[in-house]
Amino acid sequence: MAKSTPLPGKKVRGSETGRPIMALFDLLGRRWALRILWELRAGPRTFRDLQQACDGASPSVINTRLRELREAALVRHESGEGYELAPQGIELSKYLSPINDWANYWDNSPGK
Amino acid sequence: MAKSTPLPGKKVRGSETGRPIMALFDLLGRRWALRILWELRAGPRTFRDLQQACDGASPSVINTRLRELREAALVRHESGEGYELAPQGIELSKYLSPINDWANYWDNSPGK
DNA sequence: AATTCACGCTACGATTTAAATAGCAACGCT
DNA sequence: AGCGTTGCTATTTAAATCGTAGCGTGAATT
Repeated sequence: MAKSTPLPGKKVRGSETGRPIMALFDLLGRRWALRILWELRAGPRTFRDLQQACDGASPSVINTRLRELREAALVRHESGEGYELAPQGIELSKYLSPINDWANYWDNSPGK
Repeated sequence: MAKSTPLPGKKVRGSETGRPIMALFDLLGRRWALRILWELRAGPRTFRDLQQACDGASPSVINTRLRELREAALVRHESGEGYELAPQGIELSKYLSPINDWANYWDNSPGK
């Protein structure tokens, strides 16, 4: 049986409280999750297209992540359109853009 | 030898370009990474304290994540103080607070 | 001076997750 | 009927994480 998708209000790995932020961290702290949200910002993509955008990550992980993100109502699948951000995914993705800006600034400083 | 820490400008898993946001997603998309940043917002914590705050995650992962976060200049270790957010970690953590607010709103809607 | 204690870990076997690759069923188009 | 695209599943192999035990150091206590 597959691991359950972390959702707010549910007990998740590392949180008996089910605080929404813990569920979200659990969900987004899985491989390719953040990347998928990022790649879907610009609009719908087919499964294969998305997989390519994620640099060829294996279809099994992509599929698993998509299932979780769908259960979390962040992503949805419209036949003929492929995968796209659901309204809540769009909301969440808005918080990623400033982080992108910050990351570019970050680029100029770590001990590299 | 351990896996290398994703840093901007370096090629990372799933990104030949080394775009900073990809490095960041790679770094934060590892177990407990987001949580650690979150738990350190309030101030310094000892290793064991932090581990407890992360609901008893194994010391090996916590240590691995801390090493990566330190190499990424997001976290630092001050002897006598324990671990704390470095200036850049503080900057980044500012972007997490609004996400927390959003997550509480998210709580009221997914198909749960 | 010996003991205790907290701290920051490391070691290691067991389990879970992800990677890599192959391939299949359903659909639309010609 | 043949071909291409889509959205996957299956299988094997590799890597990441878990869970528990315990070590070395330094400061405080007895």
